[in-house]
Amino acid sequence: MNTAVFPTRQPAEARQAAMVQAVLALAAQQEPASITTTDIAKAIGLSQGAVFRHFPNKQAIWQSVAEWLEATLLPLIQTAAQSSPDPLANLGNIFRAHLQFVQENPGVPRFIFHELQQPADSPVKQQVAGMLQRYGGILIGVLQQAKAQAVVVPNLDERSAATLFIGSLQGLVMQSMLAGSFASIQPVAEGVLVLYLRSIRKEVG
Amino acid sequence: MNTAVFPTRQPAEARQAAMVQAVLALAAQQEPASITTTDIAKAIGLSQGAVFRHFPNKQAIWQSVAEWLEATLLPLIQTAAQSSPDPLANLGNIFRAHLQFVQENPGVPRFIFHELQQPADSPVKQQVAGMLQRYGGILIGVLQQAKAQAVVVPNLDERSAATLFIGSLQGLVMQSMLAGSFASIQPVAEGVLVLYLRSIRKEVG
DNA sequence: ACAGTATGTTAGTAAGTACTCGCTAACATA
DNA sequence: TATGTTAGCGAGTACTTACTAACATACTGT
Repeated sequence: MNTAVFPTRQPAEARQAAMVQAVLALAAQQEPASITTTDIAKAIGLSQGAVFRHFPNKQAIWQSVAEWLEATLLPLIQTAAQSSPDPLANLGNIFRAHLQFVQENPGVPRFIFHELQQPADSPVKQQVAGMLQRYGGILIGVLQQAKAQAVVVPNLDERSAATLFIGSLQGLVMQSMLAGSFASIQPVAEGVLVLYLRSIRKEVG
Repeated sequence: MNTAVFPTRQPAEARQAAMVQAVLALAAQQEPASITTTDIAKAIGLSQGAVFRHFPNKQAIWQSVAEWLEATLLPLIQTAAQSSPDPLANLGNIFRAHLQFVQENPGVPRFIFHELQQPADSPVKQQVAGMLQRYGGILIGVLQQAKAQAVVVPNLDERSAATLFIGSLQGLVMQSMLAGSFASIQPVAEGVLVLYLRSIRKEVG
């Protein structure tokens, strides 16, 4: 995680970005709740005190992580959602894009769950909740498109379908947590996608 | 959570059980990682030091919670899995039984996720992982039964179907975390179940 | 050349953390 | 009644946490 061999002085922006990535890297290996400012400092090769040169407090770091997440994930999903004229194919593309993103950033699901667990409506939780809301909105949009093209059952409940979609991804994440790695779930993932599409698709003649 | 109005002396077993319930109750309101022995002591009306009269250390408390969970959830699922001769109906019954259990014990999903997040193979994580393994086994059994009765698609991948089943429940749990309560997701839950069954069911006529 | 500022270190603080210890009172039983 | 056990309290222990203050040094604009 060390961005430089020599501990050169770096601008605040670079340090902030490095810390955000460090948090995600650490979250891949341990509970987000147990990540300390000392851990973060060590990960980027700085003293613990220096952390507070670039963030006013710890919560601001988490806020930054949430912002990075929203700015990275949503465009990815949005692009996949419009990647073809076929809505069902687009759902598959979102599914695969999401899985790949999570595979490359294993700390992300833990971070999200960590925040949602918080009972208080902290700004960070609100940010994450808002992102998931928008994620669901994208899904519902694609599902409505599918309904308009009559490729799904005409009485489809989009909200339930969106919940099942996100749940199917979560089930895979959980599976990988049990297995300890993402490597072994690839075939299961494809199987789950097939089942999901079958659950909403209109039977063809 | 207080089992007695007057802080009477109670046998160790009763205190242990009370602490397990206290942990689950606290987990419904805060992150499991942030539950302290002081919190637990307060919840059952004891001094913090007294906690260690009944448990050798904190991990032993979590271990007890995991054991309670396994001993409570699995029989519930097992019963639902055999509740009728119709495998598909039984899947629905498992689904509803699980949801009701989670609704009555909102701390449970948080506890499970908290343990799975742990990278080290602590005894507690192994216990939880084992329970989920057995849960999946029960599901796969019902799915195989359904296949034998030819009420699902003949080439169904049971492992994917079990993953999607658990995922569908997780999606609902996540939805309720976003909403802040379980109350509002009842209709969505039924919709999700309908979709799930559609994903595996063989088309009739 | 040099003042000002941004970035860094080291060494603190107060508030928590799990866990222990000496002691006491309730209970069981010989 | 004497003796041993169990369950409790309250005040400690050593350690960790987020955050701060005092001081040092590289970079920048004039």
